[in-house]
Amino acid sequence: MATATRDRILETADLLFYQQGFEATSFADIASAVGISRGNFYHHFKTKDDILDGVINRRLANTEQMLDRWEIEGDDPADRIRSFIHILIFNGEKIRKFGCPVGTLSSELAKLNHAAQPNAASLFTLFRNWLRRQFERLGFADKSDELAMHILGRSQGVATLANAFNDDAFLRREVDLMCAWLDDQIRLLRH
Amino acid sequence: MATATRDRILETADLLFYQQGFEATSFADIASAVGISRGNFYHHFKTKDDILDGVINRRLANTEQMLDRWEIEGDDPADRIRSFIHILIFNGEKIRKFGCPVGTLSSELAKLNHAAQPNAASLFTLFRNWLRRQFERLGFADKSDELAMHILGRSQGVATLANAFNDDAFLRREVDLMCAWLDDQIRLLRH
DNA sequence: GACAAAATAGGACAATTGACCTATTTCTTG
DNA sequence: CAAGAAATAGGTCAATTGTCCTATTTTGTC
Repeated sequence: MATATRDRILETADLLFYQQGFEATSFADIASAVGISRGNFYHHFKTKDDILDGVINRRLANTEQMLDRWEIEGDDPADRIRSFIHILIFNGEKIRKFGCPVGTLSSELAKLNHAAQPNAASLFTLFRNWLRRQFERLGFADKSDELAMHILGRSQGVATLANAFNDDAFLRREVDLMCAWLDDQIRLLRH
Repeated sequence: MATATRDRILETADLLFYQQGFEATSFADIASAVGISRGNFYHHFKTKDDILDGVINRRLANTEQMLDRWEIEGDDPADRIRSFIHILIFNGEKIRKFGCPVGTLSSELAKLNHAAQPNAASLFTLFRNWLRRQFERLGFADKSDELAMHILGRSQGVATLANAFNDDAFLRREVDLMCAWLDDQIRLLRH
């Protein structure tokens, strides 16, 4: 089936882009990892930017799916935000090895001056808007977006340092601090 | 003079590694930017890893120098920490364009599984230890390293998001929050 | 079962890269 | 000033990369 191969390519490229970076991953890398010829590969994706677009769209879809799941599983917006914070621990091993998939891709594309950088940043926007909605439901109104960006930034920094130092204790400590910060914000809101 | 050319190479490589990334910068890029032949280039640096080591050492030296300056200019440890926080604004334009030079290099080398990654992370250690000393002087004792890592992580996250969204307002807002956080910590310490 | 479309394989290409080499030229030093 | 060392230039090389092309096989449809 056509879609099966295309999906396998995207899945593999997604993983390799995360683990090795976009530019450091070649056509041959992906093709050999999938187990197909470069010719077949090129039949599905005409240029490397095509694969990048495909990978980003895949990530967007997967992220939306995950956020929807969180929306269903927790009915308290604060719990949902805690779900977000705890992916740092859930994906702790990968993050210590390869950093945050969203942040590292965005950074790399920014340096490459790549046309798809805003596209990659839209992955951040997905989280940002989702977090903003949770804060809005908690009653933070106009402050919601700023709070969303704040927690997004905190998690980015944690990922970067946990990766640089391969430090699991730091990661867990900061997750606790972020949860404590959230509780403080809610407490302050209710005077 | 020999040192002059070597220094010019390092200076240019430093800039290009920051703006384009390590792997995306070729020998030819640096040589042509410096205005010398590749042969001459190779006389000063045998391999690409040699240049990377040179660039990292250069950054280490420059960073130490900057930290020493901050140590002299401010006699209040809190002011010194504020100096650190405000580089985010001072270098705001570059950060929005290329991210944090320390964090992005460390991330890239981690993905490339490069032997020099710990070397790049030692740039973080320089800031970490300097910040820890400031917190110690403020009386935070055993908590000092955790506070140093916290503020280091915060600034990393701010840099990553400011770069992803090219958002100056966010950057300034978060700098204010970090300064407020510092004041809070000091207030809490003194009961 | 015939036949067009899709999928797959594998070769070929120019361009780029890091690395290496050999000549010159410049500089230093005795 | 002579001689050796350092610096510079520029060519060469194998390997890799993204791209493209043409065959062959598989699939789907009437």
